[in-house]
Amino acid sequence: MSNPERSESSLPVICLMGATATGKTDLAVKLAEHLPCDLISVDSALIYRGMDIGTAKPDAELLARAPHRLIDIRDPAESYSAAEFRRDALAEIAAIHQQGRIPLLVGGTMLYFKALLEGLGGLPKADPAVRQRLLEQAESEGWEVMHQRLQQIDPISAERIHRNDPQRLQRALEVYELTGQTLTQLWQQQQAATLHFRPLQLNLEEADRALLHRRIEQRFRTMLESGFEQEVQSLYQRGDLNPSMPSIRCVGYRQMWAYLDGESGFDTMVERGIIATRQLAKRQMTWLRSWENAQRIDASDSNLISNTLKLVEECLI
RNA sequence: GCCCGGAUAGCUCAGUCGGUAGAGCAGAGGAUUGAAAAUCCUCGUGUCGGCGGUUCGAUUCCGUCUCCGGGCA
Repeated sequence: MSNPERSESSLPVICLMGATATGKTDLAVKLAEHLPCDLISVDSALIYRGMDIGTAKPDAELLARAPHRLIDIRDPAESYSAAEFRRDALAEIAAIHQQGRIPLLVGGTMLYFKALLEGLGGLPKADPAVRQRLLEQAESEGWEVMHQRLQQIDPISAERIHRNDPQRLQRALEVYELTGQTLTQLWQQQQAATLHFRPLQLNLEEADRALLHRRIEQRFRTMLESGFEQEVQSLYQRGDLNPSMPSIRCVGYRQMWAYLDGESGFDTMVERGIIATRQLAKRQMTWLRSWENAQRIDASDSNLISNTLKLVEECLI
């Protein structure tokens, strides 16, 4: 090959996607035992140090056997973003390729996968001061007014973003304040990302919803037995964290936090934690249902590992 | 055994001055561009506990039975 770019663009990357509690981690570790793979986590909750039990983070022993990149890269007081993930993941992918190995991305944060594979617009990063100001405006005038304001400056975005969606309204207004350009204008200038690798996308799917629900409940109860309450307790006692932070909004943590605050009883916390996990799984499945270029693999397949290995090996040739 | 409440959607309950009923939660489907385990949108027919009675018409009123609370024995 005389063209180095061409050979680089054919280097493979495996993307193992799936809803929570489908067994992604187990499968990824098994694949890594049989293939020259290094793992990269694609998970907005596993990034947090000290949030282990409630995020179902692989334990130390497993991590020693199968190291995951992009785990424990933030303190719970910090935030992260899809753009930062994209930057970090691209760097890790390049590093793994350079060692002649195959990156195996595994996780359930579908926006991160999308940002990685399709790119993001040339938008400014979040600005806490601007967000704070917008939030104060919204609190005094109401989000309805904020929506009307967006209607004035960017009718196309206002049409798309529902007036009850504070997070997206805030972002759209923030982008305009920071750049003087609307989301719509900036997206129009966006160019399709050029991938310097060849992604093999796998969707690990549990088709039996009732079974998945049972597994979610079981897993949450096991977390409680493993000291989940103490884990959140120690975050709670730090004193510098609060439920408006992305870390404390994570499934399970939010509900445990409310319990520690005395806002709900223990049984209610357990029930709400399980419900929140089910709802997370549902949203992840909504992403995956319409995900193009993903090959479905059946989480209940008794030959899951060997069948997936076979599939991966065929695609890597 | 007697008295008083209950019995309505998977759950908690509202309601119908008699014209077959609706909220919250759950659940399902969808959206998703620097917070994404986030944020948001859409979707509500169920022998109104059973059996009788009154009525043109009963989930609603009356009787009775069953079950669940609570009280008195």
